Amino acid sequence: MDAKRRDVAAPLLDWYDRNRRDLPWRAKAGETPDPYRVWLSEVMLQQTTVATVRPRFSAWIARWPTFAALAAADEADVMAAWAGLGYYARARNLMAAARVIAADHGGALPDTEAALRALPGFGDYTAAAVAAIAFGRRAVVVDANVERVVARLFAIPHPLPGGRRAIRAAADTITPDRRAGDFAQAMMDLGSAICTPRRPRCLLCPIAEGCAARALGTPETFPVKKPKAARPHRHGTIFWLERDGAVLLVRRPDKGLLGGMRALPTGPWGDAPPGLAEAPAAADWRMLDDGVSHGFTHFTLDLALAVARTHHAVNIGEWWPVDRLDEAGLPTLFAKAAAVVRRMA
DNA sequence: AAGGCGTGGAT
DNA sequence: TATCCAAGCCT
Repeated sequence: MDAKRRDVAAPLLDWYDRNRRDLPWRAKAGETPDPYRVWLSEVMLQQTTVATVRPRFSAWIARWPTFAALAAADEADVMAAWAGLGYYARARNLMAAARVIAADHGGALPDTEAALRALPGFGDYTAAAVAAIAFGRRAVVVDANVERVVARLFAIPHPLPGGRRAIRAAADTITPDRRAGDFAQAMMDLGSAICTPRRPRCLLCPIAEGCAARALGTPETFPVKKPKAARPHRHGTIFWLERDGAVLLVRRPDKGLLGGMRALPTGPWGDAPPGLAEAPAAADWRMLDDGVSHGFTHFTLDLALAVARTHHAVNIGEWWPVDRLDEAGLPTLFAKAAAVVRRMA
């Protein structure tokens, strides 16, 4: 028994009208959405929780309230403002898109899914979500919530990520022509509050009646996923070089891990035990007893801390006042390291 | 097309 | 403590 369009969209939208979350980027019922806010929220929310995004979104809007303000912003300020949110390519793409919008689109987002998809940082999901939520276009919006809800509704057996095609095709069959933006947000609210990964609250679900996985009695086993490889450990050294109350910071290369972000200098990362290779200057380095461990998506990094003082000039980076380090916009890994150094010094 | 790319909260 | 997971994108 398939979940047909009329069986899903109507009760889900009724449920949404009664239970929708009040979120800072979400237009209230009857209000016109602000495309800039919709776009910014969608980018911030990529692989990032609502609880994390909520305060960061409000601070961002207060600082850069429009497309024009963001397009004119200093890139280093934008990167620093993104510090701690992770996946820093999002901030670089945000800037790139803001400039394309200013230069080629008259300062406003294009209002079709295809045109949005061509902008930096717009993949299938974000193009569909912005087209539907900001512009009312019918679009098939598939994020991890929708994948889970749809995989359960239809009891789709294909494991992810290969099963995405089947899931998208099924999602297409239940997406309504009208209120596609509300439908997308309803699916996400449902996935967040009811159709949760571990223990779905099927008794509260407005579309449980047509759910094939519930009929099987095993909704929590969907979506099926391929097992993930174990995360390896890598080792390295962070260098804390201090001069006259300032610490040496560098800017990481634009591509790769923590790309474009301010950082403490580091040595090479690998299987080797930590050492002083690639220290930023010759100095009387001292290894601290405590280090920093930081988990990334695909590996765990265990870093030793080497500290030294100098009176000499250094031909890389910038000297940053230690008592204003929280303004430097350091990624969390380096903020952790700074906390350890200052605790042990 | 499979893997690189952050972080913090829940369990 | 370890693992999973999140409103994914890019190459």
